[in-house]
Amino acid sequence: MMVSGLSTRLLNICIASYCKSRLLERAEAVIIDGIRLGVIPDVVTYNTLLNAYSRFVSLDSAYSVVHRMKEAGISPDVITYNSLLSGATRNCLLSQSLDLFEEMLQAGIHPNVWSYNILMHCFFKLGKPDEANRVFQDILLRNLTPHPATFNIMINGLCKNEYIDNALMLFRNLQRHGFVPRLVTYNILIHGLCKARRLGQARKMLKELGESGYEPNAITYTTVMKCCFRFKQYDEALEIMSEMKSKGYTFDGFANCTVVAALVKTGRIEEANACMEQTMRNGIELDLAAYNTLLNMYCREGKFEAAYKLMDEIENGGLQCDKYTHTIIIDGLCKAGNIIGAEQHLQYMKMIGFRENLVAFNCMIDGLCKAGQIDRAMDLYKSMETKDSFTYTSLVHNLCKAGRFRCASKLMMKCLRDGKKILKATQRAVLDGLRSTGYTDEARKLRWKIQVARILR
DNA sequence: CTAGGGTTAG
Repeated sequence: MMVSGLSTRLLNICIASYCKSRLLERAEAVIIDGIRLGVIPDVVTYNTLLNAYSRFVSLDSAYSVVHRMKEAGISPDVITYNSLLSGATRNCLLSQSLDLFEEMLQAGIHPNVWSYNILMHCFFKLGKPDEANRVFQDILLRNLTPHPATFNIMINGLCKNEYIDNALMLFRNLQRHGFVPRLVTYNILIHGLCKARRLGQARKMLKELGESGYEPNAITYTTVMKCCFRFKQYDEALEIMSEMKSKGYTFDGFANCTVVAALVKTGRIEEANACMEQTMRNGIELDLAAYNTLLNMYCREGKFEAAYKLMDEIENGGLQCDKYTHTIIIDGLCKAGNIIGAEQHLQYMKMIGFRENLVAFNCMIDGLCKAGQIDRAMDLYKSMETKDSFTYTSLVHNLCKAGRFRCASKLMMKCLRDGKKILKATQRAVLDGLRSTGYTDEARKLRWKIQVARILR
């Protein structure tokens, strides 16, 4: 008996090692060999395997491990459920996460702090900070010892749901109670402050990070750099990039993406090219986001042959083009004046299952408008299930440019009813247009609606 | 096991 127990432990160490290196076939082979030699896999074996499948393969494959373990007569435990929960939450299958949590309770398994952590994260992702907060209070009430990550998840969730002030309040409160922030915590807050356009406070937080004895890492640098680009401080951003490199963070794909994308967006293609080449020379493996950045660069250069070739390369390399990929192509074709090509790609995109790609539809609408086909743009608009302020702004602005102010006005009222913001410049274009063409009553009515919408917001 | 990157209107 002793021998068998020991062998299972050895088996688990072996499985863990293979799983860590993503060698799942090897792990499976070891299990089969073990069973042949009389070594019985236990709950730890299956949990290790399940976790690896969930992270590296798919959630479905993780579920099939659960099935296998049940067949082997082993009951799932809290760790099994936590792995599934985190997999579902990571893949944004949030209602599934909630079901799993319920199922765990039904099965009589007591959730631990990690279960609650993941549940909180799930509620934040669902845009339900109140529910997340309830879970947080639950952890404290049940006298479960919160993990430092519990606090970070709270702070991050509050930031992402635009409760930056509450996040800061929680942060300060926790500090008074002896919570020692980690680098992650500072990065979360700096990101939140940057996103809320509160640069002064972001700078202070960066200083505090240093005073706490931490060195900024690649994530800190990327966050601050993106913020500089957003506020058009290009030189400062590039300086941060070189500082980051001088600190030894030379091989960071995220940072390179940020820089290249910003350079492309501002038309500095030469520099973007150089940066991209440097990235590849450094041996950074391109992932889908990096490929999309490169693709956008090709489109802006008008190199559509290269762009199509790159799409094939992506798929041949085992990655799947996503909604970003298709949007970039459609927008690129529109901006290059190839409306027919863009429409073809839009059809293709719909055919392969991207029916809800709002941004791609917006690009097509804008492209059609700019090519003088506003009525076709309106048809496309009518066929869309969801619209946002980009949709309305494009249409309204281009209707004004075509002198169709009353149509623009009607659409803008719809936009306001829909609760979407519209750019000041576009509002003015409609109002001025109505007045100059003699529709002063209509203009007055629209102005009133704009004011009401502003109050109700 | 929580933090950073890639797409659109003016």
